[in-house]
Amino acid sequence: MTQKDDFDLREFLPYLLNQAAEISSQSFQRIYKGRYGMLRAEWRVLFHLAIFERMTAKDICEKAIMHKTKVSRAVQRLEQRRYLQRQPDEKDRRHEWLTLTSQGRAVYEDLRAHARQHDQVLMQKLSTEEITVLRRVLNALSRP
Amino acid sequence: MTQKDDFDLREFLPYLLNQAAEISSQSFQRIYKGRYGMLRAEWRVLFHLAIFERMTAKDICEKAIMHKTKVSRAVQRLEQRRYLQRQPDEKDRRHEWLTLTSQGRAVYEDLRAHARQHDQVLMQKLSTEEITVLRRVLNALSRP
DNA sequence: TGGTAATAGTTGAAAATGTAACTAACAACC
DNA sequence: GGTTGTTAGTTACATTTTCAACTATTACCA
Repeated sequence: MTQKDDFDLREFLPYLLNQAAEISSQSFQRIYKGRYGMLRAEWRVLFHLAIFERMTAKDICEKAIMHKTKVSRAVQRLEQRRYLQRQPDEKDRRHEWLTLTSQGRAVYEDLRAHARQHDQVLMQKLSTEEITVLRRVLNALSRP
Repeated sequence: MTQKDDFDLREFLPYLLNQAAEISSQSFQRIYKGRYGMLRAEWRVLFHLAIFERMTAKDICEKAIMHKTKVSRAVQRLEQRRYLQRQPDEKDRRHEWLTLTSQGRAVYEDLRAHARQHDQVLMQKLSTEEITVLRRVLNALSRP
């Protein structure tokens, strides 16, 4: 199994990014899945609602770059667990405003602590300068 | 929808990495999916076989950090399309050696050209130094 | 006003994925 | 040689995701 072709996968950014994303997500996944049985889409929605406090599903789609069916189903499950509430907009009843319940906020606060800790561990592999560059670059690449 | 919490998702590495991976993969996905109806797992297996020429499914699992069922199914579909061949190992018939057919190699060469072009476009958003740092850092984060 | 278009969100069916259990082949040990 | 353990790879089933079609509501405009 020796390399023959001159194309190096380890230089191909989409491949590298995927690999890094997958691996760096794993231990955080064990937390939100293990403790709360949540899915990736669900912690994302939860975090967005905690940070922005009051959003419609559409807002979340745009901010988190998630498909509307994914958001819709994540919202359903979070509602079932009483982590969030829905309120139809009075003016335009196509919109529903979503907010976390105090229970949802408590879950968020727990997960946030783990997220911070998890980030610390990841960053130990990197220098301060690398972290700065990485964040800047990833943000740049996240704009289509 | 104003930010309330002090936790910034755009600093959380697993989130950022995922976002960047997703978005930077999209246009390449349109190519392999649109032209060949392939999935992510399939182009990965195809590329590994093109680059290393002769591998077992196990080898691919390790190199690509993919679960064996994912690899197994990707191999099945690539075989159905006549992109690869299997040969049982004579000495140990639990192993199967996988190699691309000439048809598979042709598909690879087409996709490789697109991959290179796609990478060029991504890299235009970044400076030479940022690219160096990014590759180094992503490789570091890809080791669990 | 009425009719068409657009928007927010949901749902159902099909496709893909993950998990665990499985088969087949080999290894090791007594 | 037969039992037990390991390894490579597949399969079955449950869970998730995707895609397209759908409902309900509002916007546009002749």
